[in-house]
Formats: sequence, C-alpha cells, structure tokens
Amino acid sequence: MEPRCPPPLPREFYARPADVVARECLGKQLVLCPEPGTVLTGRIVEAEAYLGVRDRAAHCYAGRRTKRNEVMYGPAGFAYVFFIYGMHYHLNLVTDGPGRPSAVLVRAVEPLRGRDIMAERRGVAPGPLLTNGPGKLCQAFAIGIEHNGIDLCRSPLYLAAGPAPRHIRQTARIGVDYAGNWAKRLLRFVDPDSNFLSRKVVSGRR
DNA sequence: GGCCCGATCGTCT
DNA sequence: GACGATCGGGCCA
Repeated sequence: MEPRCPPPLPREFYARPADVVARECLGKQLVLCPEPGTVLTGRIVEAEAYLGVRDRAAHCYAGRRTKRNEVMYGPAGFAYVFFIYGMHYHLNLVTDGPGRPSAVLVRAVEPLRGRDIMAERRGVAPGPLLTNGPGKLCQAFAIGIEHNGIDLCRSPLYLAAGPAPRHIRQTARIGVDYAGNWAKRLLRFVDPDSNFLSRKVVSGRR
C-alpha cells in the first residue's frame, strides 16, 4: 500500500447488522489505493442498508443465492459489486456474518483526493455531479466487476476513518418501490448537510 | 432458449 | 416529470 494511503478499518466494523454499518459509514473515507496508481478518496455521505433474506428489496431476498450475489453470503468486509441497467456498477459493503447475508450500498461520496481524475472519467467539471449517485461514484473511482469479492480490509479498496457528520437523517431507499412494505423502511442514511446527495432530503427521521 | 426487468443516468420537454 | 439507453441476471419452459 502506498504510504500516503490511510489504514483500512478492521473487519469488526463490517461484522454488524447492515443498518448499523450504513449509519456508521457516513463520514468514513472510501479509499482506492492501487499498487502503483492514483490515490482516490471520498467522504461517504449516503448509504443504504439491505437487511438479508427477509428484505424484499435485497438481492438475497428469500434466500436467493447465485453466482452473482454469492459474496453476500460470505464473511463481512468484502465488496459486492454488480452490474445494473446495462451500464452501471454499484458498490456494496458485505456486512453482518456468514449465514446472514446483508450489505450496505454506497450511494454518494464527496471527493477528497483525486478530483481531477474523477472529473476526467465522468466527463464533467468538479462538483456534485462527480459522485452524487451509486453509478456515478463507481465511474469516478473506476470500480467495476473486477472488484467484486475483494477484501475491504486491505488495499486497494477499503474504508478508512473519518469524522462523523454533524447530523444524520433516515429516509426510504431509492428505486425499490417494488419491495412492498420494505420499500417504506427508513434504511437510507444521509448526511443532510452534504451537497453531494443523490437526492435532496425532503423529509426523514433524524 | 425466450422473456422481462432492474439498488441508474442523462437528456429532453 | 418522462423516457430511452443497454445488457446481464433471474426465472420459467
């Protein structure tokens, strides 16, 4: 790992229920620190929890287990990256423990280091459009299917410490209207003071 | 093998 | 606010 990279959070951080990890990952740094390569970091400002086989919005709902989502069934602290809508990748953090598949979707970050690289990849000027959505941040960080299943407790891709946000708000998750009652659960966690949210917070619980 | 749809984004109105 | 892009995955036959 390059000396300029901060140390990764330990596996214990991830080995907790997804809603706890989703809340606590706000303010943490997302770090991509390739062996030789450009260091990219961003402060997480939006995350969603997917709570396991009972969660109708989760890929592991009702025990669905395929090659695609296999990593959700493994130990905490690994990356679950999947391809969606024919053009986007999403980054998830596997949480909880083996036998309790669950994950946290990282939905938005504020760029800290590597803004210019992100802007070049995204094709937009530095600003919220760089990373204010799950597909956008994966493009900015160049996270793809090759990152699926990798260990988040070491380089190149991991979370590092960062200051907790002053405020935290909870809302319903985005894009899961099909999930019945589970669509209404307040499992999206945001830093309402950030300008880099994928959607503005109109209402929500603190 | 066929069909439907998605944890989105960008563009247009 | 609406819609098209674009393609792998999931499910059924």
